[in-house]
Amino acid sequence: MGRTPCCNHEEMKKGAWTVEEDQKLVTYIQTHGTGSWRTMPQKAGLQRCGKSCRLRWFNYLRPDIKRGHLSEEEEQTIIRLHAALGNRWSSIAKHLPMRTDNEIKNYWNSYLKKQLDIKGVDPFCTKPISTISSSSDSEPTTTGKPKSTDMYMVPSKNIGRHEPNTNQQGSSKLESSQLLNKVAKNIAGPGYLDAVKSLKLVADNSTNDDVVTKIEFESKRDSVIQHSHEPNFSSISSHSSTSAQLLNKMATSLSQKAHGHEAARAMFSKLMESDGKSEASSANGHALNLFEDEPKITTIIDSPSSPTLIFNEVLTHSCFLDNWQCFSSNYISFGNCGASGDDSSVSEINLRSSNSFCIESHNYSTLCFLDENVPSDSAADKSDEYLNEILTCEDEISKYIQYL
DNA sequence: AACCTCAGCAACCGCCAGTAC
DNA sequence: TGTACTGGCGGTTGCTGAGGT
Repeated sequence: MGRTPCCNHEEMKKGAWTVEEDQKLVTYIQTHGTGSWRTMPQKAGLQRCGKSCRLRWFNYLRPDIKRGHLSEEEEQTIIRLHAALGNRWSSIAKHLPMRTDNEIKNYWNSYLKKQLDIKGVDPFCTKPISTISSSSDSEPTTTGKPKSTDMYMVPSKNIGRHEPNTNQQGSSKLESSQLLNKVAKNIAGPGYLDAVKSLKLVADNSTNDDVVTKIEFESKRDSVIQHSHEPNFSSISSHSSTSAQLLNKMATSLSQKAHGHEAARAMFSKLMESDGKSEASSANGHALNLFEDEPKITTIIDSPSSPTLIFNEVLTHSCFLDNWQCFSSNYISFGNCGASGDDSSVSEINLRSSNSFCIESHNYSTLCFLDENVPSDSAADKSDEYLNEILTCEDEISKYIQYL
């Protein structure tokens, strides 16, 4: 038995909606709410298909949509998201408040795609076409999982749906790099540099200079850097996590630690000392409020997860561990790092042995080694899967050894 | 003024996944 | 467990108006 049609299309009106029809629909929804689109047209006195009513409401009539010119910021967001998500317009629309998927889709098809084409930019990776290798090196494997050394070119994570309202945060004026530098002043400890070395290894494998976060070491002391062993995060892309996000994540991370409240107060106070007084008070106040309340942010890792995104998570969390050994001596599952949402992939960072951790997502996997001792099979997870991961990470291992 | 082209946009269509029964 | 229903999504169509010839 086939499916019964949602309505008798022959009796239904098609085409542009009249003002009268709009009014009927709005009046009905204001009274009865949405839902039951199948029966709604009859109840509302409309000769329309239920799907047509739903579409009209969501794309045009509902009050919480913004129409008209898209800002440059919105435009950039669309470009970045499209590079990561493809034609998943509804997912993209979730990151653009008050914009509909249909509007974004139309804008892309009628304008943005052409603009990128004119500029010679590949719309699927936001990188100039001329710089893209003609080989399929960066293509995922047939299993959908890229080679371990491959990095997808993905947008930064500040597009998360949980992005806080930065208007309420004085600290949002800080670039992520600035913020991290400030944080770096407040942490020190044995093993910290090793942690960053490992993270650098991940970052160095990235291939998209424009978008992917990178860290560069500076041997000489920078005016920003107070400790000789601390790295300079100056080259962290401004596209990476916003300061607001970082603050939220820091608070979330700290809340899970003993004496986290005290640590957070001390850290945020110190963090803001060097800033203007008014900004410091507002930022500090917000941070404390944020911290005393339930943490606002878990984490956003948009699909497809990327090393960049995970990298940021590791960096953020590692900053607040007493030292790197603390991280390496305990099994740490960054459950909160891997967001599971309607369109998020689940990523996980697990300590796989005493001297390595594994970053996993559905399309990416690599190992990072915390010291020069490449783990033996016995130290590794016993599963074949994990052993295979080791074998596919030879590049990372050799690079790391060379680095050391 | 008439015609043509094209961008912008609303709307339609078919498909799919989740859910209820 | 299978079927029907429902809402949602993405691809596509077709209308409209502005601008050019």
